[in-house]
Amino acid sequence: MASPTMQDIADAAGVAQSTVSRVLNGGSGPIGVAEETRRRVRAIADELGYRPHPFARALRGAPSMLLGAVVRSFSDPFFAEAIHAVSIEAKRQGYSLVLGHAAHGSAHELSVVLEVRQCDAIVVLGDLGDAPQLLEDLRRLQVRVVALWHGASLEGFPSVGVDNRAGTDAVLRHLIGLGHERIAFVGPELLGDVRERQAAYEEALNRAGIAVPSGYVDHVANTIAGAEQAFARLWALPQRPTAIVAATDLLAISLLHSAHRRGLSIPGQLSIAGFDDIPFAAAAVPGLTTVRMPVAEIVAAAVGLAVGSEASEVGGDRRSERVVFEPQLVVRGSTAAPALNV
Amino acid sequence: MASPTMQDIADAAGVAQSTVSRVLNGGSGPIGVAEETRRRVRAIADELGYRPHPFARALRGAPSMLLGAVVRSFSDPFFAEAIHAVSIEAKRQGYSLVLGHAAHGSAHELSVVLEVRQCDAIVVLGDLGDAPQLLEDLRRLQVRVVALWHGASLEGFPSVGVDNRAGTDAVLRHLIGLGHERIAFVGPELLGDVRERQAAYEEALNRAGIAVPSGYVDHVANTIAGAEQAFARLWALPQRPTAIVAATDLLAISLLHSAHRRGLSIPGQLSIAGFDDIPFAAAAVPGLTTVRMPVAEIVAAAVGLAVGSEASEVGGDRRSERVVFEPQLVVRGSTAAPALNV
DNA sequence: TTGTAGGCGTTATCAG
DNA sequence: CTGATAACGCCTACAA
Repeated sequence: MASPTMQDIADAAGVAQSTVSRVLNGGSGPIGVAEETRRRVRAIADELGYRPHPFARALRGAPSMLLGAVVRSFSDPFFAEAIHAVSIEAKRQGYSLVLGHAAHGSAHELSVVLEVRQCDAIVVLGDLGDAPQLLEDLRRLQVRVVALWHGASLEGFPSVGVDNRAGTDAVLRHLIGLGHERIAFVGPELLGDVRERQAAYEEALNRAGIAVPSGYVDHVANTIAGAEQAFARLWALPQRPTAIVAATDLLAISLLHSAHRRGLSIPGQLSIAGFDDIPFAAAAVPGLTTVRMPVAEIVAAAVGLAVGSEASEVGGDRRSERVVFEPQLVVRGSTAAPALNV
Repeated sequence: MASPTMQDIADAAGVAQSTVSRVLNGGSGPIGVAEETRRRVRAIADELGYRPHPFARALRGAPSMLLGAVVRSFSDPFFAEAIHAVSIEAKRQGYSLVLGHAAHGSAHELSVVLEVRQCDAIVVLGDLGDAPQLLEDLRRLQVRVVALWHGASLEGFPSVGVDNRAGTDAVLRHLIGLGHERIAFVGPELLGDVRERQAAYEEALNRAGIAVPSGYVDHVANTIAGAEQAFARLWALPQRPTAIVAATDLLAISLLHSAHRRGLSIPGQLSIAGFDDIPFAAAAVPGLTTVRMPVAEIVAAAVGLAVGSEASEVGGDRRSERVVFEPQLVVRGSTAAPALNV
């Protein structure tokens, strides 16, 4: 037999199916079932290897124990790591993870990306600002949606993220403290988190009384190829920067490669800093100065917010809730004082 | 109302619920439903935004349209990429992807890793040889299970993978052709795919009449730290290798970093080759010589095998089926003729 | 052409 | 303490 049902157990035990349900569901306390019956049913259930059928339960209104996660893609190792953390945390809470990818930008409908009906809650990783249709679908959903690393710009649902300003600010204080004045910024386009990082970059320079030459802020795809483009443009500038701040480690490491490919010495001729502290950041040569965040904690908070029972009926609109974690500057070998002869 | 049911539509249209079912399910041909009724029902369904309830369908025996995927972890960027491909392919076939992670090795039960009952089929990525309990569970499952990149060693279910021998052989012919004789091998432990790669390495050297000094085959964790360990050991050998073949690009790139950190010039003083062609392989400095495989095709084949209707009832045991794709050597800057003065 | 009825595996509400 | 019974949303004979 495929998978035994309660009815099978009931037949074998000579009781009614509803009794089986009571025994198997009724916790452990003596709740209106004879000890003798209870034992017999339990034994048979074990022997037959009974496992409740999730669909039948869900049909009755029980939670499906499915957590949806929508991510743009895994091209950024940071999100691969993040998904892994989500997977672990979901399992810890008894949920299975349903993965949807929102690559190809554009106006994909949510249904194309993820069969939502089955999920109790949904976590959105990264900025999906370029998929308005998807966000719209998400918004009219009755399930709980939590945004992760989506910047502050996303209205409509609670979000968990990192203090982008503080992180970027730490990087810039570090670089300015080293004596840099010609500091460029490279980031992906349009992403919420990145916007905040860029704003912090500009403010930090302002505060230090440093002007930002034209061409010093470059937007590219968050890919290796994007970084190469940006590097080429920056290096063609009349006044080359002495330091580059990248909005992601993927870009930062790729910039490092671009520099190496041109025979530059890092940090001798150019300082580079990133954001995320992906595993490769520490392994790069030289090690990448970057901003680390408590990924596991951030993910745990988001998943908790999504599936947690806590505030679910406390009433009150949680849609505007926003949890922000503090990041930490990690200084490695890719940043140093600028060369004197520039 | 949360989500309209067929009954809601039926009420609104003044017909029976079964009629609604017929209209909505009965394809588009005129199959025993009056055109007039059909239009009316369709209109109301659209207006109410009807979407079928997957659980109810699944309860009746319909496929759940859920594809399970079990992966050890995302620490290897190659598998992150692979999962992305699986996600795309699953969606293409109308399936949602349920992700399970099998990290922490050991004897995890499948139920801990993935709620299987809900899945129509399961794809296992990479070698899970160190999770015997999980494989055992998988084996007694009634759902179709397909192994991906699991080497040839896995008995019990069909598998899709790459010709590891051919790939490794190409690497070794390349290196030997360049004049290398002191070629070391670094790979993760115990993994099926890797075992084949190692065997091919040994055979290729044998064939060329080259002896493998003790210490030239090193097993480490498939991580950045593992590579550093291996490099340190290899570099402490009395006879240092002039080339290192890594079983994965993650290891290869990390070895490259380890070498750089020691001030070695690549490929001047040491050639390094990998396997997988992850995105960073092309971007590394120098670019990594490696083995590329048609990931999208491999994944499509596996997903097709898992959910495809094709041979599902053709009878015949597909458990031993094995699909193998041919990989391709990609020569980049990390390999060259060995230095003369070694 | 359409409506009625039964059942998929559970849970919950009744009676007994 | 336990056994019928009615949903949950959908599909499919079978009947009208």
